[in-house]
Amino acid sequence: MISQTEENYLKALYNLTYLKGEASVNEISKRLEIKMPTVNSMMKKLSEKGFVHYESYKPLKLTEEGKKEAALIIRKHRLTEMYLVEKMGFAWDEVHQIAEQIEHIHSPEFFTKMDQLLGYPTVDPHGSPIPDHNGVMRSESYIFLDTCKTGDAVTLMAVQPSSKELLQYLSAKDLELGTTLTILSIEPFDNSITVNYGNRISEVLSSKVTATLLVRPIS
Amino acid sequence: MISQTEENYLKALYNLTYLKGEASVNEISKRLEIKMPTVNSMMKKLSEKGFVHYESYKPLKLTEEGKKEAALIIRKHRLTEMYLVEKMGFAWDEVHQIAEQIEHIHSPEFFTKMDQLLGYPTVDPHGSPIPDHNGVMRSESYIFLDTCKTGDAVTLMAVQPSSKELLQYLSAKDLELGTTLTILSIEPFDNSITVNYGNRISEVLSSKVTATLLVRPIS
DNA sequence: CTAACAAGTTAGATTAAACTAACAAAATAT
DNA sequence: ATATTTTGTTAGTTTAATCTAACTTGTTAG
Repeated sequence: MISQTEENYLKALYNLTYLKGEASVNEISKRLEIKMPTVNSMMKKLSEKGFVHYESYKPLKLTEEGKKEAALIIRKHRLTEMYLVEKMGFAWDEVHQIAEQIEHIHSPEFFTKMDQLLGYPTVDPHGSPIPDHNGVMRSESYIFLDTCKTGDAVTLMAVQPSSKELLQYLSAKDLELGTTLTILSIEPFDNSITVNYGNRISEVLSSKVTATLLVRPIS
Repeated sequence: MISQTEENYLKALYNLTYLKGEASVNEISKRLEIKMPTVNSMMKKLSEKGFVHYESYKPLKLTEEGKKEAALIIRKHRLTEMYLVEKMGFAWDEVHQIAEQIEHIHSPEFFTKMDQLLGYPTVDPHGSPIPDHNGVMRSESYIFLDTCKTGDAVTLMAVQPSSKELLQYLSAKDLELGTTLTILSIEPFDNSITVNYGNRISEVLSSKVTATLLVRPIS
């Protein structure tokens, strides 16, 4: 059996690793607001249980089983958000806290019913994909930034493939998962693009960079 | 803050005391399948928190605050059961386990919305009353057995007022909370009634007894 | 290249919620 | 009325999940 607490760690790790394939103890610690030693011992425990690849001083990765478990929790979360908005009339910004709790309910029938009543949705109210009942996340809704056109507004969802250098570059530019970018222009010569986001105006991103950035168009 | 575990103890105590105003450590222990010493220390804790009147070797009672807390949990449980049946298409016998979990969700808005979507129901799918948002249980749906007529089928819901002797009498007759009785006849002379229930055929109950038994007619 | 800083780890303490074993009080039955 | 059984309590242990303090490893800036 897998506790609610363990589920929260798996989910955090899934979301962090989705961006770059691995994550650190420190990142989980910050995200969950739990001190590093606690995270450290939980990672060892989840490693014992076969959900995490843990080696001292190395970055953390989810095992295939860990990915599936996490995706199934995220499935429950997103189905719930969708249900709350579509069937109960909540606003999209009111549903997260409730879904954080309902995602831990143990009842396959309950979520199957939700899924059915919703007509088997593939994305949640924020446009994020809902993993299927095997924990497989359709990633088709994400596209690479270099396939977008001038005027598009998109949200940065993932970086693939990623390298330390690339992530440092993105950090230096204040580009984080969830950042919304507006494409001002595309240079035909080298396919570099000029974008606005946050406080940054007219930042230029090379095609080497834009070819790694997975984004979701804002509907 | 009140933990999920504490909520379960309060609910158990509420349900047990609803029948007779007080309950024992042993009864809670059996109902929750938790050993007596654990129950004992939890009762002391809940007493510290002001939810339970605890005195060594004395029966347990809920304080007014404890009653309110418990009733509000039961409200969430019953609203949920109603919602699952009415809005999601579950059968009445599939909803208990799910409601046991959802009753612990912390989100007033969630339950307010349910209540609203259901049109402010006053009873759950099993006919049990739903306490209002102040934790007040309408008991109008329960009537005394001596006000019923021949042929009625009713469920025993509570005993009021109760005494040790009465409860022992009821136990000896296998009459428990939840027992369904069918009224065969009523003796005009002394108002004693003859009933069937469980394996018991033609048991006679005096008016002194029937005037204390709160029952719910089976719709 | 090394000093300083950041990140990761180990050890040990704390709290909540469970348990068993042993003892005390109350209820019951002979 | 006393012995037996049931119920309640106390004391001490366990496990999960957190923490702080102290130490180690790895990274980064002069």
